[in-house]
Amino acid sequence: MVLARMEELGYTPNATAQRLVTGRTQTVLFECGEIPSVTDLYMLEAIRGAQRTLTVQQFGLLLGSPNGDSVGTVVSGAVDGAILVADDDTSYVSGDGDHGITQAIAVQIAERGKPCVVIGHTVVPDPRVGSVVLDLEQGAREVARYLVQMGHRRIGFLAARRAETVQCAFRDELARLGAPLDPEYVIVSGNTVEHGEQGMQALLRLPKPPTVVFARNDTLASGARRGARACGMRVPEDVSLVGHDDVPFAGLMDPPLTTVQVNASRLGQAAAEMLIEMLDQPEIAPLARVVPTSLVVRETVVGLNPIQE
Amino acid sequence: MVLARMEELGYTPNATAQRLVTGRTQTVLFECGEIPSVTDLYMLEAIRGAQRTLTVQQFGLLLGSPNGDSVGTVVSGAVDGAILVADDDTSYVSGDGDHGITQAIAVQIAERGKPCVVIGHTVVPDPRVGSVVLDLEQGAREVARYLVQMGHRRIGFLAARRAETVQCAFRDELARLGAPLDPEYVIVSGNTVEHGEQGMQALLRLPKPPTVVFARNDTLASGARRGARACGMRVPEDVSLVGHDDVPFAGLMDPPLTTVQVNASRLGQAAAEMLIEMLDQPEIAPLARVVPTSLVVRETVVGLNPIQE
DNA sequence: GTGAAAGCGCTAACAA
DNA sequence: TTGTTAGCGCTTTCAC
Repeated sequence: MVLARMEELGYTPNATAQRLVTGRTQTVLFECGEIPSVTDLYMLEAIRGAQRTLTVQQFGLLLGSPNGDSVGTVVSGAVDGAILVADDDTSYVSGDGDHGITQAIAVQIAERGKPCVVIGHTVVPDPRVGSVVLDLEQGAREVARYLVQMGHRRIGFLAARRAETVQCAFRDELARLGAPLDPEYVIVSGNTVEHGEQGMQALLRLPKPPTVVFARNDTLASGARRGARACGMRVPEDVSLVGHDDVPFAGLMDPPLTTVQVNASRLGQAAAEMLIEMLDQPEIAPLARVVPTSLVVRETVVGLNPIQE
Repeated sequence: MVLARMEELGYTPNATAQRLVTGRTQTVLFECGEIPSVTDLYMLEAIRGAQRTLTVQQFGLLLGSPNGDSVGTVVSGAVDGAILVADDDTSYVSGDGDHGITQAIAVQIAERGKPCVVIGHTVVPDPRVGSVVLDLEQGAREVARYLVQMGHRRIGFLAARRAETVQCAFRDELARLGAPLDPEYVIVSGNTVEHGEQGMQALLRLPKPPTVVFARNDTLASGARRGARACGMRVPEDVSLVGHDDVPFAGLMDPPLTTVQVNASRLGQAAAEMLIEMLDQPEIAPLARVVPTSLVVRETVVGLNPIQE
């Protein structure tokens, strides 16, 4: 009776008071540091992926601020847990110790007894923090196999600093296939269009330029294509090109870019699911989940006549 | 003395309890409905723009879910106020009544005495809700003047449903300049690359095809360029092209797309500033703010010899 | 500077 | 079904 009246009057319980007494905020922090360069927008998809799952489970998503205090936010109980996006993939090669600031933050949160999962390229060593790992090696190796199969032998690589996983796997697979990556064909630079442009030009000016270039991300690839054009070379007729990340504009490029797909939405979704499990069963250590990457063949790679050398 | 100890021990006050007693959550809801098609990613910039301002003012940003209950979230006191992104710009032409669901939600929130600002294309009639308005007319008129000045007279327009503001302003300015838009040159369709492709092809198959096509957004423009190519026409040599929105890939297209810039980040920033003002001074009705749009000339429009007809 | 007490708006447990 | 009570962890006020 009384409750019916409340509804009539448009009563809404106060969420803060509810939270205080239940000890649950039904909110999770999603922290992605600096959102990367504008073209690396797949972060948005990760957010949406997480959001979808969270919404179904009645959770809200608090977007972390680049300058914000993630640990404080979690420890203060403003949220029930956190999803952190690691900002690099150095860990594969650096081997020990420094796995970046994201992991450090994650561990701090875990130490305070709060659930936390990081989306990254390596499993976080601490068993208390959950890991959703993007298997970059898979896509990189697939690219290697594809290029060799298409007859390419002089293969260029446009690397980006702090992103060695792809390069290592690519190099490794190429070696396995008997077509080792020539160090001369590897250009390490930043992440911008301009870097891609210059990198490609440098490669093309070599006495024996590569027949295909694999760029660590689509932004670089986009610059590379421009660089090729500046050298009077067409893609893919004169030089083939492969990108990485499959950002929205990759398929819109002209011709559409062959690239490695990263299913960012699944990354976010998996992280959200894992976090909620951790919330429900705090005692049970979460199992790392890995999300695959795969090659999307479009139109920027041509087959090479094996005779050419 | 005692307080010093607390810090040493790593004490962090409970945010929920703080909120309960202060009546402030220091959090605002950012609701952008369905994030539009992947290429219309400027939403992310708007979020970041808002976020920057909010962070400085010590506010958190709760990201609204497409299926979430915005009104409930605000009314329950889970957040201090809301920023809503309107999902269309029909209101300009529809004139009365239905200004979309976003405005309806905004009014509901305002009625419950909570601050709320909507980012859109029209000022919300209700004085209690703040408005940040994107001045689409400005950019559209600038395009009209530019094209006429470049000697174009046969001008095509690729429209998108639920987005009449640009079209109306464009048409109006063209008429003012004595180069009225021929209805035959206006194609209304959806928002996808495919729509743009087909629209451009339809236009190009006309006995007297337009010499330039203005597409309502860059996705459409991207499709249009593809469509032109399919007809054996080059952009801009055979047909000029103008886009709208200046999404990240617009400048990366080949050749770089001339388009209308929408400073999404300022949209978000202005909204956040306004909301905070409303929070500080609830009694004073907020003044609508308008954010301009402007033409970015790149390389997809060529001047026409006035003799040509 | 420190201590004590009230109360923010709810939920949970128990009593009627 | 309904009423009562005791907190959740803090801030604020007032007293010491």
